[in-house]
Amino acid sequence: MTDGRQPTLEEVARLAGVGRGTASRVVNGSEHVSPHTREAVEHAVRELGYVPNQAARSLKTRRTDTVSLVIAEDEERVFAEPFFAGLVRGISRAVDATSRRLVLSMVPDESHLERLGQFLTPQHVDGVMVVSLHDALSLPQGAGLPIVYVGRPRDPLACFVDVDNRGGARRAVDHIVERGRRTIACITGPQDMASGRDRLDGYRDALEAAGLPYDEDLVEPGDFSDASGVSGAAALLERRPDLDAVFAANDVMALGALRELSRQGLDVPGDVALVGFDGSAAAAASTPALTTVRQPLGDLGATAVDLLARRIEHPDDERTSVILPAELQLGESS
Amino acid sequence: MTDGRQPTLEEVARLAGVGRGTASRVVNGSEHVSPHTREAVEHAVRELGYVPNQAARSLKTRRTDTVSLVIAEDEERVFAEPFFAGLVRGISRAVDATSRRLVLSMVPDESHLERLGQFLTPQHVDGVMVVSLHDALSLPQGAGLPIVYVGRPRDPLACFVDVDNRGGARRAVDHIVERGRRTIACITGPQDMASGRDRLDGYRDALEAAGLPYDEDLVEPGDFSDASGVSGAAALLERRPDLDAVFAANDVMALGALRELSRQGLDVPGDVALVGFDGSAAAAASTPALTTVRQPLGDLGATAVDLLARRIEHPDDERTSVILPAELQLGESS
DNA sequence: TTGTATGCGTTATCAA
DNA sequence: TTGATAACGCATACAA
Repeated sequence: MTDGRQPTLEEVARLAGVGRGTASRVVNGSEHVSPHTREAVEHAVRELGYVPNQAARSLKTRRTDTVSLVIAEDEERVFAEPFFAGLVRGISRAVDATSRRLVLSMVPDESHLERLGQFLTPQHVDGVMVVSLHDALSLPQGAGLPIVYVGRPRDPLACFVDVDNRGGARRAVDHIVERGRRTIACITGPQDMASGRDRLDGYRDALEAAGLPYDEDLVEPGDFSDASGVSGAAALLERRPDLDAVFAANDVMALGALRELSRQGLDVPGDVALVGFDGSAAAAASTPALTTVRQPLGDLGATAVDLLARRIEHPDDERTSVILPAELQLGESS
Repeated sequence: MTDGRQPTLEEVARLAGVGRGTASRVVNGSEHVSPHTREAVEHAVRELGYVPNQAARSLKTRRTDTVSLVIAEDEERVFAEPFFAGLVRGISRAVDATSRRLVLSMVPDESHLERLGQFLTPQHVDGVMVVSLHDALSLPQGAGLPIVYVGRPRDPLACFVDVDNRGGARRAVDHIVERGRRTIACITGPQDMASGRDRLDGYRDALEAAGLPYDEDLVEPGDFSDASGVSGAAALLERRPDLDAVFAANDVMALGALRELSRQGLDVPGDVALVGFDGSAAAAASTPALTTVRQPLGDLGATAVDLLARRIEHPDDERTSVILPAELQLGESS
C-alpha cells in the first residue's frame, strides 16, 4: 500500500491530473476552484493518504499552527493539584476544537528556562499561554510572540484571563454575613500570589461593606496547604475563641480547618460557618457539606485559548483581558 | 536589539565572515572545522541570538526531533491517577535530558483517532510511545513509525517496556505465605488489562509454588476502583470467613478492602494480612502501614524513552523489550 | 479557473 | 577545511 515515503502534493496533483498549485488550493480550501477538479483532487488525497507536511508549510507561511502552554510549576504539583488538572483539561479541549496543536511545558525552576527560551520563538509556536501563579519566576520575553496569561500577571498591561478572586471572596464572606455571623476569621493564601492577595482583598471588601471592623487577630496567614489550614484554624481559635465563621482562601485549607474545628468539638456550620474557595478540590474530597467558591476552570481554559487565537490573528488589536465570575456553590447544610 | 524577524544562518555566516555551509557545520557540531572559524561562528550565533529554524531543518533532514506520548485514556483519569502522573513525569524528565521534544496526546475515545492518525506520521514525529492499558482501543498504524508500548501490548512482537506484574504479584503472595498464611484471597484487576491478568497469574504462581490449592471462592473480580475493593472484601468474607490474607491487585482496592475489613472488626495485619500493588497510590493516601508492590515509574519512563531512541536511531536492530522488576515494599507493621 | 515559477532556511554533496 | 549549490515540500504571486 504505502511505499515507505509519505506522498507529496506533487504526487497528488499528478494523480488528479492537475498542477501543484491547484492541488494546494483544494487542500487549503480555497474558493477559486471548480467543483470538478476539487473532487478529483480530494479523491487523489484519499487515494494516496496524503497528509500535508507541516515543516514545509511552516517554512513557507511562517506559521506553526502550534500554541504552547507553559506552567511555571513542578510536574508533581501540576498533576497533584486539581486546579492544574482542570485547567489543562479545559485548555486541551479548547485547542482540540481548533486547527492548532498544543504543546505543554512545565518549568519547575530556572534551569529549564534556557531550553524554553529557544522554543518560545515565532519559528516554533504562534503564541503562548503562561500559567505563573507565583510572582517569582519570569519567563524569557517571547520575542514579540503573542502571549496570554492565565491568572493575573505582575505586568498590568499584559493580556490575561483570570477568575474573579476578589469578587468571589467578597461573595463568600457576604454570604456568611447574611447568615448572621459577625466574627469572621480568614485563613489567607500566600501573599506572593495574586490569587492569595485578591482573596484577602475580597474578604476585606465584604467586611467593610458590612460595617464590620478588620481585626488582625482574625486573619491568619496560610499557604494553600492542608497543614496550614489545620494550624490556621488552631491559631485562630486560640486567639479568638469567640469566632463564629471562617473563610479559607482555598478548599484544601478549608478541609484542614474543618478537621481541626471538629477535633475541638465545634459543629460546622452550627457553631462556626466555613467557606472555602476552589470547587474542584472539594469535589475530589467529596465533602458536599462544604460551601465554596467555584472556579469555572473549563471556561478559564476556553477563554485563554480564544484570547490567544484573537491575538495571533489580529496582533494589532488592543489587548483585552477577561475576568470570569466565580460563583458561590452552597454546601448541603447551608 | 532584535529587528522583528529571527536571524537566519545566512546572517550568522555573513557576520562571522564564512559561508552558510561552514556556519551550519559549527551549529551542528561537526568535527571538520578549524577552532578559529568555530569561535567566530559561535560568537556570531550569540551576538544575533540565532536559533535554528526547526521547520527548515526538518524539511531537509526528514527528522522532527519530536517524540509523541499517546495515552489512550481520558484527561480526567490521566490527571487523577498517580500511576499516569508518575509515568508522564518520568517520561517528561527522560525526554528533557535528550535533544528531543515531547508532545503529549490523550485519546479518550475513537473520535480523536482521525486527528491523531494525521499527526502520527514521520513528518510530525520521529517515534511514538503508547500507553494503552485497556485492550479495546487500537491506535492507527504509525506507518512505519518506531513505536514503544508502555505496558504489555496485545501484539506479542511489539517492542514494549513493562513492570513485572506477574513476578511482583508472585513476590507479594510469597511474602504472605512466608508469614504463615494459608487461606489467601485475591481481589483481581480488570481482565481486559494485561496488568490485571498478569497479577492474577502471579497470585496463582505463588499458590502453586507453595502447594496451596487455587480456590475460586477466594478470588473476587475487581476493577481497580475503591468501590470494588470494598465490595470485594465484603464478598470474600461472606464466602470465606476463615480467610487470613488478601492480595489486592492494586492499592486503591487494597485501601478500600482495608476499610471494609476494619469495619467488620478485623485487625490488619493481625487477623488478615493485606498486600496491594502500586506504591504511588499508597503514598498519596499516606497509609504507611500498607505493604505493597512498588512500580518504578521513573525507570519505566526512562526505559521507554531509551528504547524509543534506540529504535529511532537503529530502525533495523531487533526489537528488545524490557520488563522492570517490581519490588515489594513492606509496610510498617509487617 | 488553472498552471508555473520562486523562495522559505536548512543540510548534504561536491569541488576547490 | 571550506564555499557554492541543489534539493526538501509547500504556498503564492503572476501569467495564461
